[in-house]
Amino acid sequence: MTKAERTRQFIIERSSAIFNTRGYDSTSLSDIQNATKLTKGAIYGNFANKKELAIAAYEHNFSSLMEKISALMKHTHSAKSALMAYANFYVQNWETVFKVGGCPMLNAAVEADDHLHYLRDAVRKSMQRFMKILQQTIEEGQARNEFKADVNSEEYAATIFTLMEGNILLAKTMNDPKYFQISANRIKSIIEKDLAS
Amino acid sequence: MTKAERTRQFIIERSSAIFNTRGYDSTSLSDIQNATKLTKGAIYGNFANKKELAIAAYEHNFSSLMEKISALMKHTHSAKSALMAYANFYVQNWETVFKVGGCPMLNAAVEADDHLHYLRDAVRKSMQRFMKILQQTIEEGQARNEFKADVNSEEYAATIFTLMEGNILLAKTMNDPKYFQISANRIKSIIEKDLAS
DNA sequence: AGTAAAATATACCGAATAGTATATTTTTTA
DNA sequence: TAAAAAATATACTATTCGGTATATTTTACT
Repeated sequence: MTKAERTRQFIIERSSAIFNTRGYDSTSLSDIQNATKLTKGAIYGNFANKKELAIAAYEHNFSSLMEKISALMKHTHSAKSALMAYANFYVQNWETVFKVGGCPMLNAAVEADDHLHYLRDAVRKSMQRFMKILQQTIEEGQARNEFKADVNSEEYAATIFTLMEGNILLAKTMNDPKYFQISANRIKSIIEKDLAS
Repeated sequence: MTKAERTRQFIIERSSAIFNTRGYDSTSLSDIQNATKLTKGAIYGNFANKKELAIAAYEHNFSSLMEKISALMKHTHSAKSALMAYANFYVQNWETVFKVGGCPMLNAAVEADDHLHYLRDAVRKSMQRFMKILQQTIEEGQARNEFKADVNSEEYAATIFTLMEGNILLAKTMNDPKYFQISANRIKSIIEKDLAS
C-alpha cells in the first residue's frame, strides 16, 4: 500500500461518519480538513472532487455496516436465526450505529433520490445487494425445507427490510430504542406464521 | 388577511416542495427567490431567518399530506378500511407525492435527528401526531368489537407506520411502485390475522 | 546518500452563502 | 386623496463554499 493509498483510506475513515451524520451535501471540505487534520492539497490529491469522496465514504459506511450484519447472519445454523440476527442487530447495537449517524442506506437514499443524483447508483446498488442477502437467506431456508417453498422470497426480503428501515427512522426520531424490539417481534411473527413450513 | 400574511403564505407554498426535495439545509435563499420571484427584502420581511421559513415549510408539507390521508381515512365505515385507506394511499398517489419530494416526515427526520436540530421538535411532534391517528383508529376498532381488545394499539400503529415509511424509502430509491402493493398486502394481513376479532 | 517522483501544504480564485441597512414602492387609513 | 405605515426592492456586508496553481516537503528508488 503506497502512501497515497493509505492517506486515501485515512481520509475515508475519518470523514465517513461525518458524511453519514451531517449529510453528504452539507458536509463541507472544512469539516473533512478538521476531521483529518489534512489540507486541501492532500484531500484533492487523493480525490478528484467532493463527489468522489462522498461516494467513497458512502461505500465505506455501507460496507462496514453490512459486514457486521452479514457476519452475525453467517454465524447461525438456520435461516430463521439468520433473519433474526439481522432483526436483533439494532436491538443490541443501535447505540453504536446511531453514534455514527444511523443507517447509511436510509440517510443517503433520502439525499440521493431527488437531489444528490451522483449518489443514486451507489445507494440503489447497495440496497439491492443488502436485500439480496435477505432473499438468499429465505431461499436457503426454502431449500432446506425450513421455509415454505411457495412464498415469494423477494417480497418477504423487501418486507423485512422495510420493517427494519422504518423502525430505524422511528427509533432515531423519537430517540427511543423500544421500537427495535417491536420490529424484531414482528419479523419473528412473520417468519413463524408466514415463512416457516 | 393582511398583505404580509398573504405573502408569507405565498412564500411557504412556493418553497415547501423545494425544501422537501432538495433538503432543508441544502435549499438556499436563491432557490426561494427563484421560486417566488421575490427579493430577499420580501422574504426576510416575513421570516426572521431561514430556519423559521424551513420550519414553516415543513409544517406545511406535513399538514397537506396528513390532511389528504386523514380525509381518506374519515370517509370509511370501519377501522379496517380506515387503516387500509392509509395503506393504499401511496398505491394510488405515490406519483403525486413523489413529485414534491416524497414523505415530509421521512425526509425531514433524516436531516433533523442529528444535524438540523432546530427541525427536531417539529418532526417529532408531527410524527407522534400522525401515529396517534393510527392508534386511535385501532382503538376505535377495539371499541366497536371490530378488533381484539387485548392488542397493543400503540405497538400496531408503530408497526403499520414503520411498514409504510420503510416502503416509501424503498419504492423511491428503487423507483418502483410495486413495493407499495407489498406493504399494503402486509398491512391487510396484519389487520386480518392479528387485529381482527 | 542523493535524486527524481510523489505527496502534501500554502495561498489563492470566483461564486455562492445567509443576512442586513437603507432606499423605494405599495398598501392602508384618516 | 394625501400622509403614514407597511411591505418590498436594492445594494451591500462578511463568510464560506468547492476547487486550483504552485511551492514545499516527504517518500521511494538508484
